[in-house]
Amino acid sequence: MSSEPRVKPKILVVDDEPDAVELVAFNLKAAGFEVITAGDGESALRRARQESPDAMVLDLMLPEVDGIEVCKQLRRHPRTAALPIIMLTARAEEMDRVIGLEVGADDYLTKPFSPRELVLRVKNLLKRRARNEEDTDVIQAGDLRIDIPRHQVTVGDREVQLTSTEFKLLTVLARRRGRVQSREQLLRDVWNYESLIDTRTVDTHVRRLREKLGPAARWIDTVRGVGYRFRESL
Amino acid sequence: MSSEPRVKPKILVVDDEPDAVELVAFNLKAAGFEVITAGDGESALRRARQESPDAMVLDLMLPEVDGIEVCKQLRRHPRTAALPIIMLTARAEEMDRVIGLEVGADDYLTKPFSPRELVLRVKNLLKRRARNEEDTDVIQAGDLRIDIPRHQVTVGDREVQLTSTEFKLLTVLARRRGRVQSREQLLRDVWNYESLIDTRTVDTHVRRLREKLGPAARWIDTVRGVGYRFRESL
DNA sequence: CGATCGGGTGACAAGTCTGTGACGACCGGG
DNA sequence: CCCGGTCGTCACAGACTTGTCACCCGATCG
Repeated sequence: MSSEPRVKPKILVVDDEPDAVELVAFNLKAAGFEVITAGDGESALRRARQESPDAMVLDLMLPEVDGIEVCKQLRRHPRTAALPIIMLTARAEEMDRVIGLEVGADDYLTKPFSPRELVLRVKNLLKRRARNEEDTDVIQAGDLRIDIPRHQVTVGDREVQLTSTEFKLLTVLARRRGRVQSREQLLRDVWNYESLIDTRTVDTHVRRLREKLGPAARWIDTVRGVGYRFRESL
Repeated sequence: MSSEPRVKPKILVVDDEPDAVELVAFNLKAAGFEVITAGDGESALRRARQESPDAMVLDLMLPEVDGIEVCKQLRRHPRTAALPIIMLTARAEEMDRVIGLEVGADDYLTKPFSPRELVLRVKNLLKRRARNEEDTDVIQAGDLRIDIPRHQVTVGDREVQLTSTEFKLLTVLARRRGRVQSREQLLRDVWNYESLIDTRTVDTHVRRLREKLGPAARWIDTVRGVGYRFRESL
């Protein structure tokens, strides 16, 4: 992805082992994040409240106030209730409760994990929260830009002329970004109920859409035997 | 884990041999469960309905109303339909039917069994229900991750390309995590009804699945003579 | 120890799915 | 009325999937 975000997302990394913190922090920084750290639960809570990070990587085992407690406390306050949290733990079995309602972490990783995977998870979590693509006016994917109120699509600085069906198909796909949508679903959403239409018609329109999108067509995946998907990233 | 659950889960133990009941009850109590008991099918049904236990350990051989009948009856009523049931039996061969849809037990143990294993199974069953794996969007097992709406499977940070049949097979296995599923049952769930298909076909698909999953294939167990199982843990 | 059974494996032919080009129907504007 | 553009359908080819089979091997059992 070429366009750097204006402001680096700030990630709070919490672990009582300095080496672990260092490893995680290094990789997140390399991926373009701003990183702040904490070594125990108390200071984690303090920093989370004062510096309002965009996401948090939280070790489960901490001296005194452990990760679960930190998580719960954060969830109680409105200001931090929605903070995306990724839990780190040594054993997968511990995590059953963590993910569920009881604690409310958003994701978890078991040690040892690949740094690349951690970075991926953090990115996904941020993307999901920040984008809130379901009801946004403008959807951006690389240099593809979909401006819904203007009914306008651009690839780079080139404007793409789409018919209204093509436009609607594209927006429906993009709004459920990442999720596969069956042809039947697309028919319902794009063609409103008129299910008398052949599902293969969807294919034809996808083809025309891809043709017009040119290089940006790569954002539309075919999932064989299932349907189509607008990619999360390239 | 340090934090004890607020309320002890209540387990109903059913066997016509008092010694067996005693043995099981003792071990479950030692593991922190509350235990209630029954010596025959009739009273088992009564207690299951009146005292709404969290799980049930049920001997297959009972005078008059046997374990299979108890199981079936419980499944018929909405209030007890989801009650996790572990069947006890003398011979493994009997269990093919018990596990399948016909009866609907969740797990089984063949006598003689180690008390420790029984306790493990009970815990797992409860965990599973708490986790609500039956209808979650994302199932995670170690570094294997199954994202159902995205129709996407990753091992660590590597994405695995599965065909739709393979994907469905994997999700069906993973959703009933820990429980053995017979080939017949898998055929029903993955191939919807079309039981005209050879059960050996399941083997082939499991093979292809394992091939693609690489190291994460360890999550899929073969249970000789019965079927396949998605491991609870490695 | 040999026989039997169940499951893993590689190959394969038939079937299924999708991309593609073409076509006729339709519509609104000249 | 003609025309350009859009739309739904179709037939076809190529790629991929999938169910089956024969074979082998290790486990199991007598």
